[in-house]
Amino acid sequence: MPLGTVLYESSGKMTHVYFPEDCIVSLLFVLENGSSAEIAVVGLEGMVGISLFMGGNTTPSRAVVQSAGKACRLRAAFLKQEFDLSSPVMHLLLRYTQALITQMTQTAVCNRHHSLDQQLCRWLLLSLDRLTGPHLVMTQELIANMLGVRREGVTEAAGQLQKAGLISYTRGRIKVEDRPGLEQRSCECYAVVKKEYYRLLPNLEAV
Amino acid sequence: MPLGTVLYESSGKMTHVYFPEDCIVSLLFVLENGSSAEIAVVGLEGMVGISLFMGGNTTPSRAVVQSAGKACRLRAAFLKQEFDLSSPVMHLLLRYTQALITQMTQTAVCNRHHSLDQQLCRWLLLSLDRLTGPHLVMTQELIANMLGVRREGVTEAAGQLQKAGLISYTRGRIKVEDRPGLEQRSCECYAVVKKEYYRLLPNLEAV
DNA sequence: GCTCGCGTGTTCGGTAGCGAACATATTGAA
DNA sequence: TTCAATATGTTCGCTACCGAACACGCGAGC
Repeated sequence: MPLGTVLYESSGKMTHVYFPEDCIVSLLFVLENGSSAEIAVVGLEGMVGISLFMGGNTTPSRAVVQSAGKACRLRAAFLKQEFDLSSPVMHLLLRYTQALITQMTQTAVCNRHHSLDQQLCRWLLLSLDRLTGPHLVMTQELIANMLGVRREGVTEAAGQLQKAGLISYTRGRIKVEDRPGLEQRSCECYAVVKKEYYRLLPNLEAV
Repeated sequence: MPLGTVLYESSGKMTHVYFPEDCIVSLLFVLENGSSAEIAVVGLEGMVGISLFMGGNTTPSRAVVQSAGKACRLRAAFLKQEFDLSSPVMHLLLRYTQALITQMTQTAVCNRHHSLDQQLCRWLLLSLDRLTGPHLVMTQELIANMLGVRREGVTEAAGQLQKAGLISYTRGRIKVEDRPGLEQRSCECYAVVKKEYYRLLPNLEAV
């Protein structure tokens, strides 16, 4: 396993899982603009390719050898038969877990590379998807806590969104006026996460 | 489930899992200094408390109701019996997965709140733990890619670490001179992740 | 030995977001 | 109605990091 080997490409086919012995593998997220961020490292303690037994078969991340060395590998099918013993409920739970992981990792990358404006759009959309109406009951202070930024930053970003006619809000109550506009203004992260949820949990289409 | 309800405290005891119906639950990471970041949201599509079936029983994150509404809840024991049907190998894999999730989420928070210096220390330590000697073969350019920052930033941060006598490096080869010093200079994220790995995978103590 | 490429050091202006402080507006309770 | 608590708006200087450009120097290859 020489340095720089790509074990999995983002969303690529996975045929084996890898158990590093004395090498290190990075799990990298690559954005559309080419910038990237490592979200985890795997060494002797772990395994590369968890999505194979989680049931998703692939992940939107890339696995790269960060430090050359040896690793054992195992055919995907072999591991899957272990997984097949589990109940259907387990399968579902694990697939959901993988979707959740995607959301977490995408958040990590988003934290690194995208502007507050974009992140606010992403956050609004993610919240909106989980609600029935266009209203969010949420103060800017709380949003700031969620996004891990200052309240003033949210005030400014929200002010711009309002000026652009995308949302309107009053004291802890936000109404989304132009959802497509928000989607356009948001970073890719929202779409990536949503797509992955649908891929892993097809029943959601009905919702 | 009124707004602001805390379903799980960080590392707290979990007695139930929750299936939101029309509410939204945030998974929040809180740092020592009080600043926080949301790493995922859960709504109708998902479940709060995956670590119960993943086998970890708890996570270092907090779950807060972000939008009031209803949710079903299920006793932890009930879900666990589903999980118990799986093989020991599965149990191990899932526990590892949970540790991995911790690493990912901690990375997300670190991206948000900590300085490049601290992150570089964290990264060096995480890599070091997975190697045998004190040497890393790695250019600053590559490290920058991993951390999602500019190469120049790494140059500067690494220069300071070298000036402080913590590391020394030459053209793609880094030697860690003072590991305790690095640990002290690093943010809490490294310790949190390491602790969680040991908690979930006690066999690692032997390594 | 020489040279070229790659890894590293350094500089510059620019900017996004921080921390703090304060002003205003709205709401709910006295 | 009045007032206090809460939510939002605005400003200031400041810092960390960005983007770009360029200089240096080691070292592997010819």
